Amino acid sequence: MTRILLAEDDKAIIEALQKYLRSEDFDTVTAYGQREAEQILAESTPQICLVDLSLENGDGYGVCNAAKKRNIPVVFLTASGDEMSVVKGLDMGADDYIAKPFRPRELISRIRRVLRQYEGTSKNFVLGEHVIVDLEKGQVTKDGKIVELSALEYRLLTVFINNKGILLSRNKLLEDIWDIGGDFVNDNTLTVYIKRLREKIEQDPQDPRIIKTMRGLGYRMD
Amino acid sequence: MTRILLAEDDKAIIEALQKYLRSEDFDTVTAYGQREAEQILAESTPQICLVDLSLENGDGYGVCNAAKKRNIPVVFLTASGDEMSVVKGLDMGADDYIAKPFRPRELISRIRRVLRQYEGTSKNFVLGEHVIVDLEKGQVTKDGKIVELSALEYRLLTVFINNKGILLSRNKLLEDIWDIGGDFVNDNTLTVYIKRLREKIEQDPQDPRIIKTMRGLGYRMD
DNA sequence: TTAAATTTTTAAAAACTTTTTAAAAAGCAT
DNA sequence: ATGCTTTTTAAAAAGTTTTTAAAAATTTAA
Repeated sequence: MTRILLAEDDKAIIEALQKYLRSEDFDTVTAYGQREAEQILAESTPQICLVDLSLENGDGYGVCNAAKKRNIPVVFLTASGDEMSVVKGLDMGADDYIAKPFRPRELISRIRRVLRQYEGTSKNFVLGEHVIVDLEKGQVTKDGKIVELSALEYRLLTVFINNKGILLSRNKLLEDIWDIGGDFVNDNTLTVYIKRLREKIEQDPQDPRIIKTMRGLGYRMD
Repeated sequence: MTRILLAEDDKAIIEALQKYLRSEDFDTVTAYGQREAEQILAESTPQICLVDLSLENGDGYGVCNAAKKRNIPVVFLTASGDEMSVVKGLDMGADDYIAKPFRPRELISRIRRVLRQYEGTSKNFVLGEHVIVDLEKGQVTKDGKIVELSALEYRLLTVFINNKGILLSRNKLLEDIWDIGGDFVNDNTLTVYIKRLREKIEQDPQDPRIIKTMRGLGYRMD
């Protein structure tokens, strides 16, 4: 599910927006202040930010900067007629803006357009709606929360990501991850790691949607 | 039978198209919204998509992206005169477009042309109109639905695919699949697997069209 | 047309793979 | 060195697949 950071100090607007965005199948995280917003950017990997200019303890420009550093697109929410701040926002690299009061449909379509522009731009991989893997940061989040993976768990995950949709035999995986010229580790090690990884990234590890078992053939990430 | 994904939010158009495409021996799967369309792409392996720009919960560009990632060709349906979206669509890798209202004959000929271009491009094998084998994914679909094959069933199928049109004696098959230097399994094992495979992939297992029995000689895939 | 040969079908036992749990070994930072 | 985490191994449990055997059906040839 696409996660949107909503940085806005007006509670009424937040609530209205949240409700509408949810109905359109977006997930929202909210922040009233700049510090809060930047913290969320650092930890929760939203795919796009909607940023009001006026925020508690700071303003939207700071948030915009923080987002652009992470290659996360920004749409400004501005008071209508406020030409100056629009210009400044776009200069800072904001991707779009929309003047309040805005029509929900228009907002959604702008969000979608911007998301499309960014598709493929980042090194973030989205797995099955809930998990985001940021290869640059080496960080994995599930529903916006950081998932701690060990080095091997992460390695295994990246091998799958680099072979998305492709059947990988157990041997291929063992070679890719443990290859030390011929003598492998116990074949079961792989199995245990598959289990651990699923435990951490699958919504329901009993019914894995991200890493599928192809009995007798291997595993495949979808 | 060639399966076409029809992503279009106008019910009247869908119905008309569906009827016409069927009369031309295409199989259709339909989606009104972007999400629906992308799900179908993921699960149902259509050979080509006809995509309208305006879709529920999203638009045609997203669908186009998803299709291109899977090496599935896309033909856009656009309002006539809408130059901009045509350009954008083709930029995104769409293979062709046709402006509404379109003449059925023209649409069909464009579909056929695009399909011809893609012939041989993918690693998918189409067996007897209904079954698609994706060797990369290790996945087999029948009428768009995933067929679960065991490892040996899959192995047997791939041996036939790699020897399409060639007579394979029972012994050759046993060697290829069960070869463990000389001592084979019970000769009947093969027979049982032929039956299982037919049960899963043939339209009518009693009258097999994909794997033919050449009595006294062996089997042959056509 | 009937017997013989071959293939198909069914069902159940045997074998195997994957999953799960748990604990030992190795590695790392303080 | 000590305490912590990660990696590896082992072995039982669960779930499927593979194999076998034998009966039924079909085809071929005398």
